[in-house]
Amino acid sequence: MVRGVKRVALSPDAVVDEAARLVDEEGWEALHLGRLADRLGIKTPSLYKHVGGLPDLRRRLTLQGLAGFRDALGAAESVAELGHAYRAFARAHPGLYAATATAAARTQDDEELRAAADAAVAPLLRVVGDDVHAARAVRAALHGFVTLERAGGFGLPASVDESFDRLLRTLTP
Amino acid sequence: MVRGVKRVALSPDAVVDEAARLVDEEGWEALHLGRLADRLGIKTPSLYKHVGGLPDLRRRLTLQGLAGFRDALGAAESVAELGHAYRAFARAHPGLYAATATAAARTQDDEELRAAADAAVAPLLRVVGDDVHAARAVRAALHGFVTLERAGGFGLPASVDESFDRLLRTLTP
DNA sequence: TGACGGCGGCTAACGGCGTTAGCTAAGCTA
DNA sequence: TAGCTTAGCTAACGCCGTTAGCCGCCGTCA
Repeated sequence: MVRGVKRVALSPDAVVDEAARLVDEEGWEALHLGRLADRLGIKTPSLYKHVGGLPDLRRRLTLQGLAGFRDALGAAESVAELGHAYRAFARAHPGLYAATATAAARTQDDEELRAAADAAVAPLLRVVGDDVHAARAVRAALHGFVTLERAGGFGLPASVDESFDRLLRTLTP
Repeated sequence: MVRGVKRVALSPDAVVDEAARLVDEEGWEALHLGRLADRLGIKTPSLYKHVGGLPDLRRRLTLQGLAGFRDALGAAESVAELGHAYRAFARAHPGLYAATATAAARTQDDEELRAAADAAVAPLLRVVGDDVHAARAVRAALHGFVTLERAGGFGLPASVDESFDRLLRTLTP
């Protein structure tokens, strides 16, 4: 620690938290170890004292995103409420949201990830009365909407908020 | 041409076509120049005699995907027909489908891409009677569904085909 | 027919990335 | 105080995209 202010002791959680800020600010695909190390004031190889590498870091971000999602949706008592909470989370944490979207493929051989994903989906199943097909429809619609919104896919000048309200009304007949 | 069978003359189109097969078989993110060069029986730097590099190649794949999409959806005369055609295309060409999803962010400064994207969306606007909000809802639902399906996001054993039918019925009240 | 020119392949090399090995210094513990 | 653990560092490797520059094949044309 030759130069600069004495930093708060680094830890796996501190590294993951900074990575979460990074992906929320610059996007999921902007997660580079060099970039992250710079923000933490250390060199890239030093990251390996706290996390296992890029795949491990991505997995931790996915877990953090799923936990945030569960917390954000847990109180919803209707499809409309859940929809608004869903979109709000995706807009507040675009990087973590993108991280959660990569979870499904890995729940096969990762029990912790599977449990976190199940917990995140539970509120949705609850508000649709355990109707799997309805849950899939709502989830697909919400995921597609926030993904397209974030990607800039809604080019026309019509209000995106109104489009979202219309979508929610379509989903709750 | 020291070794092997005499190859058909390579061209930009031939390179892009092979790249399209590659991404459809192995995924959009599996597009590496070394991998593509191997499949074409050449070395990586030789690719630059036909395409401008990885960003150019991605752009060409996006254009090809949007054109395929327009062709696949052009004949649809109802939301249900369009939905089935949409899902069929995404399943037949997952790599090109993923390529089209990256288009929106680049339509700002790429007129050709913008035109291709507009043409691909036109059939959707037609079947919903030029209702922008309805078009966004349908597109979001379809995009979300095929994305989650491809990502393995539908873990429960219930029939995905039936879920899709339910979604289409929800979208066409 | 023979010289020429362009085209499409090649090797060599560079910078940026993730990753590993191994050194060192600070700080806690016995 | 002596020693061990810990968390930083530098050096080095392999992979990837990219650029420069060389060379041989092939069609064209005098």
